[in-house]
Amino acid sequence: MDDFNDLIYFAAVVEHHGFSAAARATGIEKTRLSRRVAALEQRLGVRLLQRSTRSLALTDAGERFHLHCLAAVESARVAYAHMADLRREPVGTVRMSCAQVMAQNYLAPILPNFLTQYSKVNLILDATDREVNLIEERIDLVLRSRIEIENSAGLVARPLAEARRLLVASPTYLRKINPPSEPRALSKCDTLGRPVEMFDGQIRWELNGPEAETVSVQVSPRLVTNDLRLLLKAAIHGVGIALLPEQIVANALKTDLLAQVLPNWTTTTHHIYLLYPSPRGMLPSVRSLIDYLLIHLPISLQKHSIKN
Amino acid sequence: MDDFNDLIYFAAVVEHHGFSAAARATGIEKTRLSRRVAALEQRLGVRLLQRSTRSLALTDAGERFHLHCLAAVESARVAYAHMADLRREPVGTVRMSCAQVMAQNYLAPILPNFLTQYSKVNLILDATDREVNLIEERIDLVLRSRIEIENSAGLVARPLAEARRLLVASPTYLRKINPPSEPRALSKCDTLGRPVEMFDGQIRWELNGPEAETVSVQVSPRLVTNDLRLLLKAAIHGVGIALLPEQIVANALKTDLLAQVLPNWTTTTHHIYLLYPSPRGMLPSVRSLIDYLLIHLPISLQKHSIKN
DNA sequence: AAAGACTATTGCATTAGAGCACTAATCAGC
DNA sequence: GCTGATTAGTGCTCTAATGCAATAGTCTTT
Repeated sequence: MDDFNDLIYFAAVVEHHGFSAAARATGIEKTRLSRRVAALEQRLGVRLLQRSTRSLALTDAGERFHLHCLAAVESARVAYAHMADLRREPVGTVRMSCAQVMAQNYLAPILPNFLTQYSKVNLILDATDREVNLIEERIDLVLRSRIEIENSAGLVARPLAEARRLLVASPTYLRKINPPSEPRALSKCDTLGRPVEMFDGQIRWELNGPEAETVSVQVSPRLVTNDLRLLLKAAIHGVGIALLPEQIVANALKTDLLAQVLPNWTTTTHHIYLLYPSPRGMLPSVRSLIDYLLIHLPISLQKHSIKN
Repeated sequence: MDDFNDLIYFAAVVEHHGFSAAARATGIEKTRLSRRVAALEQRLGVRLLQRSTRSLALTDAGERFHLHCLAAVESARVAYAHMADLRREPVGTVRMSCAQVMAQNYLAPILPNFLTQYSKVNLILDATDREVNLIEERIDLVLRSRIEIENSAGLVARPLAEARRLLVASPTYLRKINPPSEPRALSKCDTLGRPVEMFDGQIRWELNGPEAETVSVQVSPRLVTNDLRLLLKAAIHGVGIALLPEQIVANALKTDLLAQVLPNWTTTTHHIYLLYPSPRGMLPSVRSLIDYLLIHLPISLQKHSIKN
């Protein structure tokens, strides 16, 4: 079952009642039509067209073959047309993945509007904290927050924003204990952490001092969760000291529900970025979501700081 | 909508989960698969497969495209399989054409048996006296009786038998008139002819004498018909002199219902032959009919002489 | 943890197919 | 009845796709 194009050529010749006519109509050289149909007949071992030097007509076999050809060619035509449709406007399903935290805090406020705006685009959002395999799990787009922007081969990383992380606690709690004046003092405080920070049952925080010195402290957390809202609430309730993204705590700091701890010490800032496979042949549906996120996510990060 | 083969390549890659696997399974070089699928994607402007150097997975678009591909490839496969079936054994419809005379006299006795023998072969027999166009009317096989075997380009002419034609009349009629002793005397006799012999309201008979001399006589016919049985009956009834094929009159001569006129003079013998388009790619169905006729028609011509 | 095995892809020489001009043969019209 | 136009098919040159060998990268196994 070799050359599939011959079916098209044959169908064209039949449709236009002759090689020359088909050549004129399709733009394919008639010599090619002639040769390919001849080759097809030889492969089949069946005469499809009965030809004299001037006229030609279908064989009985040719007629049957032509019927199947039409079906095949039509299927192919539909396949092409369908792809053209996908390329014309944003339609279809986009698969996206990000950490649960980000889905809840950053995407939730803006995604509904995207779906309203692009009514033909469906979205599958896999909110999971595990490392996803972009290719095997057929993910079109990943939103990530990491210290280093990963630059895998064939993947595009598009930075969206920086996420400074601040050590915070409730003023009440700070008044209760001796507020730490240098990193090592943290080990005596109650702390709140996230699973990704865990190492050997303890949380490790890297802090950069005012003179660029780096101190790594290990603290035993009283609460470990990947739910940032929960951490925020626990901190506000005075459970302990938490290391949280600037965007998350901004509101609480402003209203004095939280206060910064060791404000002169900073942690490595996280980069929030989009990760997606090569843009070559990217569909408008994916493109539209990326564009939408590039515009609205930075704004979302600033405005939608979490209320108490 | 260019290269149709790419659909096959793509379908193969999807089916076998990878370029290398598809290459092993189909025998197509993996480099070709890789390049053709890449070209297909570029033409579509859509990524079908998301690949890393080692693994690969379908895109959403790719999955949809694959569905259509399967339909197209399947149609093509069926088309090929169908032709293979036709080639395997005699099946399908064979179109044949011949003069009404021959259908009635020569084919009628033997065709039913052919249809019994080859139960999967259907036959369309166009019994017409007009000149058929083998190609335009999609005729697979023609049985003809002509003075000269035509040797058209691209057509095969297969001689079956000679048909001498004899001048005959009923003994009763011959007794009534002066039996002609030389061709020119025929113009005073009553004659029976066929439309093909007509020229300018008269019938022209070419007669070859015992010393190879040729005489062309024109006679005014009393009856003109292409129904040989009718001519035979008219001759037996004593309407006049007829020029009929040897096979047709053999029985009547034997039983003295007819007698030969001018027995020393002969007419140009007719050649009975099969005419069919080039045997290249000929189907078993047609082949079987030709073979059957080559065996049984000559016998039919001898045995089945028409009974009074 | 490192190496081996396997993946998709690319460079380059070669072959197979494409296109042009032309031929043989047929049909239409004067 | 012959000429002109049109048909399918063919020879030859050249382009473009193919196949081989090698590359870069990834996953698995020892």
